[in-house]
Amino acid sequence: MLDNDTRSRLLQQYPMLRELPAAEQEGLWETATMMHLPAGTVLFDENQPCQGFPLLLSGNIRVIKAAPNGRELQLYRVMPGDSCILTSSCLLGNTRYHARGIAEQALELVLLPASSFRTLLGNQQSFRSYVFHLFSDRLTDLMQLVSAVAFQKLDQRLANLLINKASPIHATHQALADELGSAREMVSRLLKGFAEQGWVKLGREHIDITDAAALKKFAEL
Amino acid sequence: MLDNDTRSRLLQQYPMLRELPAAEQEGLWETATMMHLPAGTVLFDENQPCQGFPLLLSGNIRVIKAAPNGRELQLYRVMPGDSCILTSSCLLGNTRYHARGIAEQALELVLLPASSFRTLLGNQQSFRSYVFHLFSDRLTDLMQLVSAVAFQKLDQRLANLLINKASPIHATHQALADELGSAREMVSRLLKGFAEQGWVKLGREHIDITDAAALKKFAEL
DNA sequence: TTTCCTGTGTGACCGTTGTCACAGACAGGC
DNA sequence: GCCTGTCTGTGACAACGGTCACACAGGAAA
Repeated sequence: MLDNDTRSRLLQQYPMLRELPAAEQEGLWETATMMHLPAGTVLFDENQPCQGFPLLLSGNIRVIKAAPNGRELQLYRVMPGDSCILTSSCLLGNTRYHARGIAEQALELVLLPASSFRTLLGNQQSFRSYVFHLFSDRLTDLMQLVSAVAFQKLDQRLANLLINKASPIHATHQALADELGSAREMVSRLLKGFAEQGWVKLGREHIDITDAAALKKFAEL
Repeated sequence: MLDNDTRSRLLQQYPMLRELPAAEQEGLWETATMMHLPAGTVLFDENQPCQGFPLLLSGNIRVIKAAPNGRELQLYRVMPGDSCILTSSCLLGNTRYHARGIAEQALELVLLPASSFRTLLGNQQSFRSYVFHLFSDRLTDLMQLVSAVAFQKLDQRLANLLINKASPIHATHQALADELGSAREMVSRLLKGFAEQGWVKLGREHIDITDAAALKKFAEL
């Protein structure tokens, strides 16, 4: 059962819910539950069954593949308003998760039970089109990712990663390595190279992009 | 306009179309067009807009990412009954293709105009759930692929590829390399290794798997 | 201040993969 | 038969990325 404040925040982040008939909205408020989770929480993991459909209000979720040897690779990030397409996939296909989801910051989320999700999907055109778009976007992301991992060199992928973050970047080299599916030392070395080119300025857990244009050019080479 | 034979073959491959009301079925037969395409036809390519939704009757389509240097990597294969999820993605998101689709064998397909596709999706529960499942499956495939490309060694990926084909395998080393996103020489070398282990027997455009169990064990190591 | 922990810099080294340059081997058509 | 084009085998080599083993820096806690 959601309080009024939560309801209005939900409608703000997920505008397609406004188009629900009043009765259905009430049904949603009844069945959904609000959750607060600390940073670092593992929301789901490989081979787990699916609990329900999360609507993110704040914080974000890293969805990763973990290798047996401890390395990991980020598949994508779920932001508020995005919701987790992987969950949709599980709910629709009645399969289990094929990746791990971790709270990067503390999360506020509303969890929809699977049944509500299915009802919404069946009855509500706007919600359906929202979910279809999510699928479509993720599919595109993943195809880009595959081709980057298969064909691009690490330095280019790193450059790409940097220019897609807001400067100044606050992150450890290890965190960047984990996004790329690589090792910390490689990131350190490559960053040093970028710094020598004058493209970035390095500090502890801190990267300043000083020549975004050059970085971009290098990334798209 | 489809003839009676085509209609019945369509219904056989795509059973969810049977559940359409007779009037809507008639509408489909009117707007759809039958196409015959020779092997090697490029059905779509990166950055092209989307023409319509294909329902495959025979043959199959390789969906690949091509690297600038000529190497390529197979994302997945579309078989009859499968249909092309990438197309759905484009139609739903109004985006352009992000990969290339090539007819591996000669194709017979029925092309649905975008408008019919959207109507079907809006009105027909069974068709919708079919498309959702497609999305779900492809997403899973792609995540597997990403993690294989990022973390697995080529020999394991090759072993995996072999055991997922029916023995005896008819293919050139180059074709296998293209599926893996690698180079022909690598495939030749690795296959030679497999042959020395007694796992396969090699011939021109021909691979016999003689010890599937060992191959499988190696792939899953 | 000293201690401790986390993050970073760095050199050496190795394995895997990709590339180039060939040489055979085989099949099909003439 | 012979030629031709495709497919395969192979050696040498370079590039890239990953791993290990450290040293060192900075900040927070004791």
